[in-house]
Amino acid sequence: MSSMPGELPIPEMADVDLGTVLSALADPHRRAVVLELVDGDGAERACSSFPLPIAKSTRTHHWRVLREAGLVRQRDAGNGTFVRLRREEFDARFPGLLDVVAGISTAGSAPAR
Amino acid sequence: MSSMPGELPIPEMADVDLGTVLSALADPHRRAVVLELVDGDGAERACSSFPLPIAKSTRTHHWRVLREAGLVRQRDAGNGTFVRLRREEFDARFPGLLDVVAGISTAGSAPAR
DNA sequence: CCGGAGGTTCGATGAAGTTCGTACCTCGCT
DNA sequence: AGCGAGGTACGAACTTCATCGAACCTCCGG
Repeated sequence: MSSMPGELPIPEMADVDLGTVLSALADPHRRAVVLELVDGDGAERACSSFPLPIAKSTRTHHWRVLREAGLVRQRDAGNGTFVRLRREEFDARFPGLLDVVAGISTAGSAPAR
Repeated sequence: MSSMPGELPIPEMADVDLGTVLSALADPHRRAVVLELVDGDGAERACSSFPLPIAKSTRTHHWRVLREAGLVRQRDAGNGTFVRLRREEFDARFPGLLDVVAGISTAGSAPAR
C-alpha cells in the first residue's frame, strides 16, 4: 500500500482478484469512467471532470470500488482529487483485459472505420 | 429466442449487455464453469459433470444466469441437461473477451512452462 | 412399477451493493 | 473572515444476489 502525500491507499496488484475486477467493470458508471481513462492514454484527470448523473457520496463510493479493484490510483490534491489508471501494472497482471473491454465498449459508438 | 426441442430459451446475442456478461463472469463458480467449457473446445457437457460444491437449486440458478448472459446454450435431454458455449456468436459480439478471461484465469494455475 | 439421479420452482434468509441526504472537512478565492 | 466547490464519512432505505431446503417432476434402469 503506497502512502505518498495525498495518495490514497491501493492494494498490491498481486493481491487483486479477477472477480473483483469484473464486478467493478460490470457497473455502467464505473465502466464509463474507465473507458474515458483508457482513451485518455494514461493522463491524470480530476475526479470532478466526469459527468456522472449521481450524488457526490455515490461518486466517492464508486471511486473506492475502482481503487480497491486495483484499476485506479487516486491522489488528493488540495481542494480536488485526481485519478490515473494503473495501466502498466494492471496490464501486467491482467493482460489484454482493459484493451478488450475498451474495444468492445467503443465498438458501436463510432463506425469502426 | 430459439425454441428447439429441449432447448431452453436464450437471448439474441445482439441483445446481450456487456455489464451482464461481466457480472456473470465475476462469480467464481460461473467463471470456473466457463473456463472448463473454453478448454473443452466447443464440446457439449452434462451439467451434472461439473464438480460444484453447492446445492442443486443453486446450480440451476447459475445456469440460468449464464444462459441469460448469452454465454451458454442449454439443452434438456431426457433425464439430464447439457450445456455448450455459444463460442462463435459470443466472440463475434465480444471479440477477445473469452480468450482474455480464460488466459488470465489459466495463468498461475500451471507454471507457464 | 418403483427407486433414484438429475433438475426446476418456490419461498426464505442473510450478505452485498447502489443510492441518497446530512453533516462535516479543507482548500482556494474574494 | 467568509463563501463555495470538491470530497469524505456515516447511516438509512432499497434492491439485488447467492445460498439453501422442501416439494415436486421426469426420466431411466432394475
